[in-house]
Amino acid sequence: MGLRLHNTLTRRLEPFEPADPDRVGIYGCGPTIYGHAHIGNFRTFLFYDLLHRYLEWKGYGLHFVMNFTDVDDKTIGAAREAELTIAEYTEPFAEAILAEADALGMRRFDLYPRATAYVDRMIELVAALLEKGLAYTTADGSVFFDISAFPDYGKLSGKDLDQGRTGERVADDEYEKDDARDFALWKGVKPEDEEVGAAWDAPWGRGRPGWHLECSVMGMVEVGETLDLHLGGEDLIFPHHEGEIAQSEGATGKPFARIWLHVKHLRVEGEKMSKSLGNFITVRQLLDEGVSPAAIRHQLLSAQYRRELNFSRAGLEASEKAVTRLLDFRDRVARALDDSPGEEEGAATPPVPPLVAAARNARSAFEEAMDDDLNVSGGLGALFTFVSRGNSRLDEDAPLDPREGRAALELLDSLDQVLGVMELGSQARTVHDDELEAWVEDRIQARSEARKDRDWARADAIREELADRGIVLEDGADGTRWKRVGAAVGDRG
RNA sequence: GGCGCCGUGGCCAAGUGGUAAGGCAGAGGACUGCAAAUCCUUUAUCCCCGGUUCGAAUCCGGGCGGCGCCUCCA
Repeated sequence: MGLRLHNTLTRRLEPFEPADPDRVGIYGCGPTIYGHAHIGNFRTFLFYDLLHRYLEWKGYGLHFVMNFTDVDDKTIGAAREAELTIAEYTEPFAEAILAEADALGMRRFDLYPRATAYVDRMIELVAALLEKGLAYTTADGSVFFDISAFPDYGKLSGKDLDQGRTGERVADDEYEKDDARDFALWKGVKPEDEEVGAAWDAPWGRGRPGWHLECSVMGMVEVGETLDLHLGGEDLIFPHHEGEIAQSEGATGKPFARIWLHVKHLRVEGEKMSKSLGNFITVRQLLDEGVSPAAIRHQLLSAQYRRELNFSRAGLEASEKAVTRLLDFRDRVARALDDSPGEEEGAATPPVPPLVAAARNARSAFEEAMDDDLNVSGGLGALFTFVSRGNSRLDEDAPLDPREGRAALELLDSLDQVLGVMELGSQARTVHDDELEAWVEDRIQARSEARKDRDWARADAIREELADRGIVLEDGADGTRWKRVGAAVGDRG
């Protein structure tokens, strides 16, 4: 069984069959960069990252593109207020988002195109649609897509356009168009557009591209006329992706994407995240508070992308603990492997040791879950089941067979190529501060002496002192070990 | 009004026909000077009512409850 994905277009699970497995073309709708990205954006982007990592893990070669939308109404409005051009205004946000993506352990995609760099190609596409009679111009220099000329319009979102309230909310749109449901390919210039450098010349008049047009063009130019996968948040199904289909397929006559994936919106503490509720949380805020990136990543990835996910402080704490359990286990295996006896030359090959078999099972259970529409909860379950088995095995008296230690580490590292939580967590654990490290070692030495003298009060005081600095001690048969624990969650003073 | 999703232990969450993975939290125990980590034990009428079936959390019907989208918010 290979990977199967839920295609919004057919509303069914479909086998993933890219045209060229060595170059799978993927386009994900990225953020509009008029402000800082919030954690909802990052649920979507982390899903892209999970997909990216999983497909690479499965051996596919990818060409993965995520755009930055750097021109739209809000961007123009914000740039005007800041008295900057849209280019000046947006670029810092693009950089901030990439920095946050890095902080959350996202691997870089192949390309992050900015819409404004593709205006020439957008004009070409509009010209083609006008040529084909799928679009019309208006007196103010705008161009609209004529949905009545494109029978497939509505196929992605499943809308019956002759019914319901579709179009109701835009009946008073300031642009004149034949049908309220027609959407803008090109918006005739307004004075405020010129102020911020958001206007370009086109054969039918000066103006700026419509939102849907941008993604159609970046997708087709950078990935191809038919994408293997097109990704986005669930809110984009209509009208954004419906519009992209109309424009792209209207122009090329080819399917724009084989499979459409849509990520469900995140909730925050049980509520919809919105500015009016005042519960907008940015990744930047969380990081500044000292919340561990691994906990954020774990929580945002912990539910399957089409399931409801509620982001909460309590959940962050649970995630922090879960990642800690993984890291502790990995460290424990690594130590046990160091201590395990070397291979005996010429020894008869014993049967498969228990942990080797468990690792094998875990790997296949993980892959089976992930193949089922990226069921990451099931995948994490497989990983943690292995951790329990491994800890039990390490508690046994029988020394660890080196093959077991290696199989366990290989498994952990392999699954983390996909999950990326241990790599983030272990970064946070690594102390880069020689001075601190020396101090900790010194304190541990002092405590050991106190313990030797059975001066428990002093020993405990030292342990407390270390705990205040985020250092946790573990006394073992072979001495005292220490580790740095993740930043406190929700502890804002 | 249209289209769609969801309802599993204290919290989060897999499982879509053969009597319930996993994480967090709680209780008891082992280990420890005490801890930490780890292990063991322990906590589920799977929203309700019908139906199909030898058998349903899983399929069908009807309720109840929560949620999303319906023109520019990932």
